[in-house]
Amino acid sequence: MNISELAEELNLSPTTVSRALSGQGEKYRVSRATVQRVLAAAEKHRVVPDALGAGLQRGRMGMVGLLVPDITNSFFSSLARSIELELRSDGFSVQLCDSAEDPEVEVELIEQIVKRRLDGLILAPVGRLSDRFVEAMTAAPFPVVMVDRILPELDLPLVSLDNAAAGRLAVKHLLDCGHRKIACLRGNRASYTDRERYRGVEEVLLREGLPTGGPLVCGDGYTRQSGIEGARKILGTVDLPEAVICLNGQGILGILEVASELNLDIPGDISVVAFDEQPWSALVSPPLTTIEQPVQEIATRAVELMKDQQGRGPGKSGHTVVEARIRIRESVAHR
Amino acid sequence: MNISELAEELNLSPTTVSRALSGQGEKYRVSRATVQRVLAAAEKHRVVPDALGAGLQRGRMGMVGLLVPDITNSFFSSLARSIELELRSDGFSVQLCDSAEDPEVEVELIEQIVKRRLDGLILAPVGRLSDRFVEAMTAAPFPVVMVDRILPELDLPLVSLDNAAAGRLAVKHLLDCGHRKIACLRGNRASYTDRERYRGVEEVLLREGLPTGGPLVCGDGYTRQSGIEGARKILGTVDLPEAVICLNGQGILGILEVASELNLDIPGDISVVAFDEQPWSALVSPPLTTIEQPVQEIATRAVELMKDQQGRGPGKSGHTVVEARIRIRESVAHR
DNA sequence: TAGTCTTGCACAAACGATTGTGCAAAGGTA
DNA sequence: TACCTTTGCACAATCGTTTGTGCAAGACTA
Repeated sequence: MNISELAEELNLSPTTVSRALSGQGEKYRVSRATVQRVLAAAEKHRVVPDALGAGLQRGRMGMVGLLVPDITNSFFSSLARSIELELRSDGFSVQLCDSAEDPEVEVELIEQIVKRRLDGLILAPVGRLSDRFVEAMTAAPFPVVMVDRILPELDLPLVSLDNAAAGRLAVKHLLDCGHRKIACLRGNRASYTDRERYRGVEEVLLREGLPTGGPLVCGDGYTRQSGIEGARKILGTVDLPEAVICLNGQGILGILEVASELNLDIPGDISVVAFDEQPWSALVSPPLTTIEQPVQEIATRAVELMKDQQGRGPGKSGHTVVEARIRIRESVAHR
Repeated sequence: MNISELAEELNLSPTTVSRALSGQGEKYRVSRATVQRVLAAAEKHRVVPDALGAGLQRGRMGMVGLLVPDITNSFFSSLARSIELELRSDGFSVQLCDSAEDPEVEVELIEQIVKRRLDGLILAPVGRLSDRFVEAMTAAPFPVVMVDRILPELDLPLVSLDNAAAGRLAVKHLLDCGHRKIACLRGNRASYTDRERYRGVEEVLLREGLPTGGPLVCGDGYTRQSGIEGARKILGTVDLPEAVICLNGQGILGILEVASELNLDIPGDISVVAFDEQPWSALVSPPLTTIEQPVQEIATRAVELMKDQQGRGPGKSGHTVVEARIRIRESVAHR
């Protein structure tokens, strides 16, 4: 039963029913009595205004897209949860899309979202820029905000970690603990995020006159498999590095798996600092020293940026940078 | 730019443009030439039919809701990923809702979804039945399928694990390994899922004349915190059980945390079998013996059931039962 | 030439709401 | 009684599509 049928039953116009139901009764001088009557009948017949009709009229559906590269990654699932919660409290619902780290899929999804005329998009890109991507993005008739794997070339509002600082944070801890020969397991090198983190790491290393590059740097990709392959190279050499920094959350799965395969002791044989705090970070043996992102804060800021831009197309600028912190546990030895 | 404006520019009617754009040109005898002209212009001006208008007209938005109690739980995030993928390939998009294990929130979300006139709902309920829940559910003008935490009272199409069998599977492995005094860390006891798993466990225990109940059974809830509390009771006693079965994925976080707190060795001091395979299950020390659900299969079946019911309201029956398997690793000692 | 097909498109009515405005009836004032 | 306000609601347009049907003009046939 829709609003018009209900109106008929009550001998009212759809107009009046709509106003009663949407709480605009006061504003449009619908009598208290009538409002009550409508409310009661609506309750009885389980009538709720159809969001499609309303959305069409209002030009907005109250829904924003959330596009992540891997909802299975606990960073993104935490982010999704926080974002969904924030948005819901603002009356939005969220459409979830998972690009599975595939740039092709990602573009298709964006085009889909554009078609659906959502009210916005919170986008954690795979990290690789294509023409079609840029095109789809600039065609978006709604605000877009990027998080995490930002694409700085795009000049969209975004919230991201100070990745270089986070990289420095990781190395510094290792240096403080007396490590000199430090390896790095990278994520997708095409992504700005990975480049920045690595830049931070390298910067400190270079400044200290420590070795870097070459066999000390492995990995390329955000999957567990790429983590394993990278880890094999780093951990499989004869002269093991003293420590390894894992620049992304999936990679650490590879490191732990390979270390166990090779019977390497952490931190006895090699120390580890891993990006991204995960539910199990403290539970493995040894408990991992991690670089933790303020997920909640990222979510909050992203949603704020989104709301700031409501009504407009994809906006300009509005960078928000958040800081990582280190959780020191036991995966780093003192030398 | 919308379809009508495009039509005007081309000196055509919106009708014709719509038909060209939706590939119905053939059916309605729009000339090939015109179709091409429309397609080209649409491409040029980046015109895509508004999904809201179309959805309103067609009476369906091509979107199904996915309501889970905790997207942060890796079982649900895996499930979400698989479901989103399946649905997308069928032309649906998914609206994500996270009830945070809160029955109140859950009902509100369902009511939301009903309002939005989605084309379906895949629901992993919190597990507690309320009147308002039943009411909201039966009011749904679209097919609903339940997964995981099913509510058998509701007689909706559903796909779930053979939970009792899974419970038996866990105990039997423990028995095979020589354990007799077996504890159980339960999830939310109000949920059918937990009751069934426990029923399976108890059934075998009783049949073997082994002790059960009392202090051997702890825990109530699906949060990490409830896991910790339950684990404290089980692991904190003077006469430790020989083994513990953890009936849900969050609980194991509690067990590992408390075991480490108490300096208990697994499986030296106590053996562990845990429900739900997680990305890190093999990476903790010791690698966990787990009961694994066929996530992919659950997703596929759920989507199939959903599609079978398309166009109707919430359907009846259509139970699908899938089987768990055990992944034997090293968290169970042989006595 | 007249009649019948075919081709190619347009008309108009939905779909289900929202919103500015108009218009009676009731109430108040002089 | 005559006029002005207020109160309470309805009219009608609008949002952007889709879809059954109607209707001309051209092509054929006889």
